[in-house]
Amino acid sequence: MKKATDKKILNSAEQLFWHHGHRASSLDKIANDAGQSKGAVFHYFRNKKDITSQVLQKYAAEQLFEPLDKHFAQTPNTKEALLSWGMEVYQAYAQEGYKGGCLLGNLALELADEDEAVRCEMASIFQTFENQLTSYFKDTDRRGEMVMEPRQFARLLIATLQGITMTTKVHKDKNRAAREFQAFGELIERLIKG
Amino acid sequence: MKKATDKKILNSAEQLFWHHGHRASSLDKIANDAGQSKGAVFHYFRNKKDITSQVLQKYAAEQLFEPLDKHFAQTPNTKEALLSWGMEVYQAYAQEGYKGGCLLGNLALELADEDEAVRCEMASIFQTFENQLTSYFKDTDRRGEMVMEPRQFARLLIATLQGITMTTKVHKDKNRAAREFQAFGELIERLIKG
DNA sequence: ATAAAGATACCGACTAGTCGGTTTATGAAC
DNA sequence: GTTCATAAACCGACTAGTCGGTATCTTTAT
Repeated sequence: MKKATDKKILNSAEQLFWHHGHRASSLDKIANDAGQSKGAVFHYFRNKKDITSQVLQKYAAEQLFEPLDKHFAQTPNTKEALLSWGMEVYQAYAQEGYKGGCLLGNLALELADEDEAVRCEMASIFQTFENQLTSYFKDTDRRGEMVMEPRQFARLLIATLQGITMTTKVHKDKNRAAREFQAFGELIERLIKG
Repeated sequence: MKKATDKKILNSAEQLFWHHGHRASSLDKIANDAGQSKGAVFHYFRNKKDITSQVLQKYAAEQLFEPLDKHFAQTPNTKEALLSWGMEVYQAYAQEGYKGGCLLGNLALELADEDEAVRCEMASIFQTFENQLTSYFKDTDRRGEMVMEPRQFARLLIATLQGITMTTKVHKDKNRAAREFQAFGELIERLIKG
């Protein structure tokens, strides 16, 4: 299978940003990892920011928006969809040995205070994800099954999942990780009725 | 007031790590910021890791353990203590313009996968904080006022607060920040009875 | 069909500057 | 005169980004 050079570079950048951070991932490393030269990198991208932006969009679509939609497409039950989504996140993370975590969260803490353009882009991704989640709660809310206001609950879920991803990354302990994600499940159980 | 050179270096390192991250804070910048030379830095510290470790311990004591203890010393009411603690975190963060966030959280995502020794140190700080929080819930639990198991609730609070700190740092929006911390308060209200 | 012309893809050496860390020099205290 | 505290010069490795050049496609003219 032949892969376009720019896609290869983007994939390498995504993996390196994800697992070693933005600053630690030099363009030399990205080029090398993609089996390309630095010249090729600058042929396809204006600069490192350009790569960062495209990686962010790619990650958001593939790792955040699509998986969430998938789980809500599989069942009309909100609670069930959230729990199976959380379970998938947990299992994927465990398989990686609790390394990497969430690329968006990592870049958020690393770059939000350093680059205003990237900050805006990340804010927009978080906002879109929150809207997506909130929209899934509308029907549930109409049936009177939401304990909290839909948008506030969506924010709480996003924040909590990011926080659990962080603490799990630090502890790298299987039993502990299971308990943390169990707490996430409990949160859902207690804040959605039925 | 005369300040010891090593304290000055440590303070500069803490501020730079906090607001620009570990990798972005070079030893030259730290020395410069402290009004000292690089020679002085290596006179008082073995290397950058040594500084990192000491900054971490200093931050944990001053910014995490002590403030929490303070709020629980002021009132015997668990819910009240948690809410006033959350309010202080929120106000301090707002005053900083939602910059920096939590030094421990920032370094956690930046270094947990890169340096095993630092990872262990951070894990231990998170663990101590969790134990501290859990211990405050013991009486509350004995009175049957806890909806969740104390330790699980402590983990949820830590994760959620870290997550809110992250999203707030990205959005840098006053109204949004107020709503996010309001959700944190709602979480406490709903998971502690009385 | 073929050759010239032009665009696209790619390479790797190079620049100016930064990194963590070392070494050497200096000045003061005792 | 020796020891501690600080400064400053320095090292090799690494950084983002530039640039001159080449190899390979695509288009056009004949």
